[in-house]
Amino acid sequence: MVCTVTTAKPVRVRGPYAKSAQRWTEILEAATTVFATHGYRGGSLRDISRQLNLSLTSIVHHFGTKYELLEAVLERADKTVGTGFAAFDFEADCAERGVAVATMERVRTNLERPELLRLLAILAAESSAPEHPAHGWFVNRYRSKRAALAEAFAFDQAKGRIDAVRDPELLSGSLIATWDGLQLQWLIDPSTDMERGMRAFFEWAIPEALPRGDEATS
Amino acid sequence: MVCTVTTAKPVRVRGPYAKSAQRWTEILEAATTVFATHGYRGGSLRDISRQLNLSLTSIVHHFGTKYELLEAVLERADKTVGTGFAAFDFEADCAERGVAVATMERVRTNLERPELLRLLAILAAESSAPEHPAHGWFVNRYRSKRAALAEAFAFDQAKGRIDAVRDPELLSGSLIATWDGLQLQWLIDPSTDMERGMRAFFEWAIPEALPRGDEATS
DNA sequence: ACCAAACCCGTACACATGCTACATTTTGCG
DNA sequence: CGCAAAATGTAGCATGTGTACGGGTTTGGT
Repeated sequence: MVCTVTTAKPVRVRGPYAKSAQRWTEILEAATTVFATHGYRGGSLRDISRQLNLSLTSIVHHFGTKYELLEAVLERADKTVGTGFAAFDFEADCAERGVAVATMERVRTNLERPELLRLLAILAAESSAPEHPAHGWFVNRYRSKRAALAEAFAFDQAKGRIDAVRDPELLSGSLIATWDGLQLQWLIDPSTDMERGMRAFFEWAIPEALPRGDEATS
Repeated sequence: MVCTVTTAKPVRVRGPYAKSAQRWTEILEAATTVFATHGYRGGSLRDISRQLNLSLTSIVHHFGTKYELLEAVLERADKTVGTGFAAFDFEADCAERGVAVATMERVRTNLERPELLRLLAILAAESSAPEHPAHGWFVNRYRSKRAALAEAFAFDQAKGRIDAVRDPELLSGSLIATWDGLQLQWLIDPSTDMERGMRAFFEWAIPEALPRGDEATS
């Protein structure tokens, strides 16, 4: 009897195994591609398990339910890809080099991860219906990311990188909007020139923010 | 014997009944809201039939298959709502009053049809995966709408409404992008101010296009 | 080495799906 | 009116779904 008085059960709770972490990310990766190609409702746990030569029950053992899997996938995608569709975590970058150049770089690197972008795009749209399981998640995400970007713009203003006249809130919402919109066009038709579109946004909205104006666009 | 020689069967093909047209649109309407809340793969024919106190088989009688239903729904939504998410049919309006004011008006009126917008948003994202049944449909849609908008911008230039220096193609893609993006934010969180965002786009990208500059935005 | 927990699997259940016969009623032209 | 086509309905099929349960195997702390 270890616990002498309390009624708490002497549950010897053990942590996960060593290789569990790897399985965890394996499942997350597979789930990401499945949800990204079939959507949340369209993608099945069995699809994911088949893609891993794994049992269905294993993946529900790690993540108790389908929705919890989705949440984990979203969290991970949001962190690793941090881009349009409400995902910004590059505040350090913004502070150092300014929102404009940080954004342009992020746009460029994200061109190599279409699956994650597609996932966020599909789920953002799917979850816009209030009954969708992930509705609250995306509401919070967009709110916080918009606020974070606005703060970054304000910081740019404080550093004198962009004109103090501009409205950081308006800039934030507009930047996210064109980012998301261009990304959608690019996902549908990869011949879309995302970089050009994003550069145009900055040239139009914050011409003083870009390092050198190759303003041969318009 | 009406047909004397040909081997054609004397099939007395009759047209649809009188009330069939109404049923047709009833089904389309229900299907629209169902697909708009659950997506294409998530929405079921039975959901639609239940919502109409109708039999499942009736709706497959009118539209042979689920995908054909979707196509009809998309076509109808595209025509009636004509807006972001690649739907422009207001070329007359554009020619008469210019792209900017026509767009702003369309943005305003579309605020009252969230279901159709949500439908187009969800399906545009869903269909970005090449295997999606509606992929081709959306590729064509975006292509043609972007071209149409670019033409409208070029017409505005010819009429002297906007500066000839601007690139109609770039403007077209960017306008659609911010339109789609803002609409997504608005669908997720209705407190988003779409009108302000759209006005900002024109003030930044084509300041000479708006009738009077209430440029108190930034 | 022991043993309980973590892991993994097979099976099964209750339900939902798109679609297909087949039967029945309703409609509208001849 | 009559009759065939349209419209609607009932039942069912084959498949797929998320989740629950029980029984194995592996792991790692004691």
